[in-house]
Amino acid sequence: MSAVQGNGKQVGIKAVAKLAGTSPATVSRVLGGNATVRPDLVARVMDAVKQLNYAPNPAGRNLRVGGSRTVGMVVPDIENQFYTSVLNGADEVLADAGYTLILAHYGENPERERMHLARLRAENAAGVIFAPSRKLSDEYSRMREAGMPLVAVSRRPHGLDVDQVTVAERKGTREAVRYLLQLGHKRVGMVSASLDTSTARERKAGFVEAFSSDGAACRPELVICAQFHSVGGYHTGGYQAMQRMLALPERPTAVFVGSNNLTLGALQAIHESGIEIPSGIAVVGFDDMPWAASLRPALSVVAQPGREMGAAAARLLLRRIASPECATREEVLDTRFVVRESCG
Amino acid sequence: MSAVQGNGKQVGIKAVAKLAGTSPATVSRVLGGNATVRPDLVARVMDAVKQLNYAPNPAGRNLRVGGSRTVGMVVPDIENQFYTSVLNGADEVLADAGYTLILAHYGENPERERMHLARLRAENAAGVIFAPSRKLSDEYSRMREAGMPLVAVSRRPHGLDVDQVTVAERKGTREAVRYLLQLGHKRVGMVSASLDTSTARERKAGFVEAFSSDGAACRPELVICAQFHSVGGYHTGGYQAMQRMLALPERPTAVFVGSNNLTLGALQAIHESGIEIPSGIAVVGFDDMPWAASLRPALSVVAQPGREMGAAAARLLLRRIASPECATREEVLDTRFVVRESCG
DNA sequence: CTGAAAGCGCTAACAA
DNA sequence: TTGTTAGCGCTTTCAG
Repeated sequence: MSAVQGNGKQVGIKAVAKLAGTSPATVSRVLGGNATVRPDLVARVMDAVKQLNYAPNPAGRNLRVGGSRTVGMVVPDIENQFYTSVLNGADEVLADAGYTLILAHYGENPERERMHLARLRAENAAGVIFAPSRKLSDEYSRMREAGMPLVAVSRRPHGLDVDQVTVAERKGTREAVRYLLQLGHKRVGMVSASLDTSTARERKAGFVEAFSSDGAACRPELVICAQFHSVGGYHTGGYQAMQRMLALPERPTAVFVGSNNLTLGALQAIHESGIEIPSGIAVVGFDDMPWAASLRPALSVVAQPGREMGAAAARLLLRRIASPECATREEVLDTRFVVRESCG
Repeated sequence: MSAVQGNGKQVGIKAVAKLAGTSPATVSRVLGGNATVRPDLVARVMDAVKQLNYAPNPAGRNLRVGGSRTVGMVVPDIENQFYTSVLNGADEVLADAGYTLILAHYGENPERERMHLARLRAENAAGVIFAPSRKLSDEYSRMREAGMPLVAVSRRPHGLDVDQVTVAERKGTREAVRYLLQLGHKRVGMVSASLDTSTARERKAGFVEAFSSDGAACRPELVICAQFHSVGGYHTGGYQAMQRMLALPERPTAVFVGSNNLTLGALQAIHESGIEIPSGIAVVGFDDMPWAASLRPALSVVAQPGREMGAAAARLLLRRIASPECATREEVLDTRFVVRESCG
């Protein structure tokens, strides 16, 4: 299939060597770049390479050196723009470093995640960047023990000592909720993702903390967790959770929606109820999706730097590939509170 | 790295064979599944596999059989939800068939696209699904000649005879624009992506055709092409194009936005102008993004079945991998016109 | 600085 | 049905 001449035979390193009048070893040295070869030989080899349009077959190399130049990117939901921008950020720095990204998309399905991990391990991936599913697969610790470079992104893997890049979500949501409180809201609620990810827990913690410094009390019944639905996914979850929130005897005058994939559903529920935003209910969301500014009223959000998170994760991974034994590091990026119209 | 025992040595097929008291060849046969092996031997092998937590190293296999079980997915923009759902659809069927997806995201940058293609060729990818950049790279024809299974998705690759899955965009936009015309609009405009992709051209053609059956004339000055901006990307492009549209001496009373990544920017321009939708200007967009229903007014769109397109592309690819010589096929899926509030 | 040769893990041809 | 053997393309000793 690859690097085929007219006659259909693979052009391999031997063909190049023959054309250049040298040995495969020398060709390898030239292409590897980290050995000293006589300049004229280098030139001859390069010529031959170009002439034959030769590209080394990674399978050969991988087999020989026992490692590959691919990194796995394990994401729960590829249709979520947040992960997509993380992916983009990581791809940029990894591609520049000569690595290929393998997409391991598991759709919040732990089975599938496990399958992907097993494959990445078998494939001898150079490393893995991952946002783990709700229940941490023990594949991860097995990979760690086997020495595979791992870096967690966004979701913190409970009990696993690996490099991570996260975001100061607790602080971010605390600030946003405080802002709501300072606006004079007495009853502010939260629509949360289910609390089995670190992100959801952190955001909830931030929500609770926001009240401590203030006179207002945090009422536990005002945080409602959305369920993931097999049909309709998170959208339906956000929708139903918000419906429940609005049906409360004394409904809140402000609500914090703790996950981007709950937001649209939650907003739909509000719209259908006929309650106005922000006069009837103020809303703050999480993640500055491209459409947030185009909603009416425009949505205030706690923004996460997705691209930067991906890039940081990639750099952390590269660092670990280079020096597998260094101490693990956690990088915590800041959120940004973007005030628009939806919180009044 | 992979499949490592406590002692740190790779567990390979030989180790399994030894533990099972048989030969590597038999292990291979058992795992391959397409050979007859004595049942008790099968059992012993399976036991050993499980015991050692063995997973075959694809590099060895790839080298031996001269092909891999990876397929490249070449997309212009991973942060565009349309491609993301295509990806998702393809991933589902490919993963089930035992293939790994390699992400080749080129960010509308032909250089990067070329780089990815070269790598996929070198890696001996089993096949490639692609939405090509505006100017078709000749890498594609080279790959085709080399016999690599290729299937184009969404964007039609000009002059390249490969399997494709596209959408009846011309018909779809024609119907949508006719709907606008039947509503009594006399001046309807179009904000189009630049005409160097087949998709943009088809949509424009559909736009023009819509007028033919009607008394109304299509005024060429009413279709405005957006530019891609290095900062702000398509968003800025859509914004500026719509600004120009609204600044026209006699501005249209309805507008068709021909690409999802232009929509948000275009809407922003309308909002800033203070013109009301749909009373001041009716709007129809392309692609039913998750947020379309949450805008106010809710956006009417011509919806493409992204997931299905990806799945269809994957099936076409699988078919070609199985029988490389069969005649190329084009699969054309239907769009669906989703009428919401933005067109009155 | 260069070439010959071995071998990475796997499968397919061949022999038993 | 099973085992033995060769070799995929590459890199890396090891001699020269």
